[in-house]
Amino acid sequence: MPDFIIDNRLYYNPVEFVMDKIGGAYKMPILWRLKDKNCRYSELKKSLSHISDRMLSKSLKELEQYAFISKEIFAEVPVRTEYSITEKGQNCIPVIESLRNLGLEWMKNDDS
Amino acid sequence: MPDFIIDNRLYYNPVEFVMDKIGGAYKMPILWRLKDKNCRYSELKKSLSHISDRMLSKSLKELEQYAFISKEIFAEVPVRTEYSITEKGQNCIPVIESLRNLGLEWMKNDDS
DNA sequence: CGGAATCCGGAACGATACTG
DNA sequence: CAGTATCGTTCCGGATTCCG
Repeated sequence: MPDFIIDNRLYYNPVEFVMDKIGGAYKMPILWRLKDKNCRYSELKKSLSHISDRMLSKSLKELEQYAFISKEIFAEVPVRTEYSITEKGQNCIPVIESLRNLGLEWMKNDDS
Repeated sequence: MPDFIIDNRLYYNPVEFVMDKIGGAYKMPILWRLKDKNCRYSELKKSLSHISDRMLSKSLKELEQYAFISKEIFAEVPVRTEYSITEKGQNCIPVIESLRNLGLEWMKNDDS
């Protein structure tokens, strides 16, 4: 298994690469929220009720940086911002769904 | 999206639960190595060339704790230990493969 | 409203040395 | 061979504050 250098960072395998991009506690849940509906910052914040502003802000920025989501600002008063999922983000949904199902299965069996 | 309390730990969604069990930089790669071949500690160590003993040992122990892998000790001289994947672990393989493919795709397009 | 910047503690992690 | 113990560092993530 070869190593990869992407964006000046070293990865040892493709899974690690994916994890770096959409891993962690929040990114996949955010993508999941956006999969069929654009959301405003405050909607996401409410939906992921436990998340801090710092982490939501940080996660959104990183997801946007790598084009998993995009952000549109409407010059209204007050300003409105909407986040939407991109095609690249949509490509992650099946995997996230599989992960979800796996988790639901484990939880059901309570053999954690 | 409800919360879950499992094993005295709070999870906010199924994905987070899965990530807690097989997330991180090493666990999925380890499962991937074991998917079609039992391995000894030193084989895994060599295969994941960069991993430290500490992390390999820790990851293996946690994977075993939650029954993703099992460990068999052969009372030979010198002692031989073999790790193998369980059915629960095998159930993760399709998801890991999807993650891998996703990563390979992203890497190919170099749009990281 | 929609964030960004700063500070801070604890958990995660790596390197090294050691052991049955 | 298959790990464990210890130490030092890094970094994740929470709380708080501030800004346009």
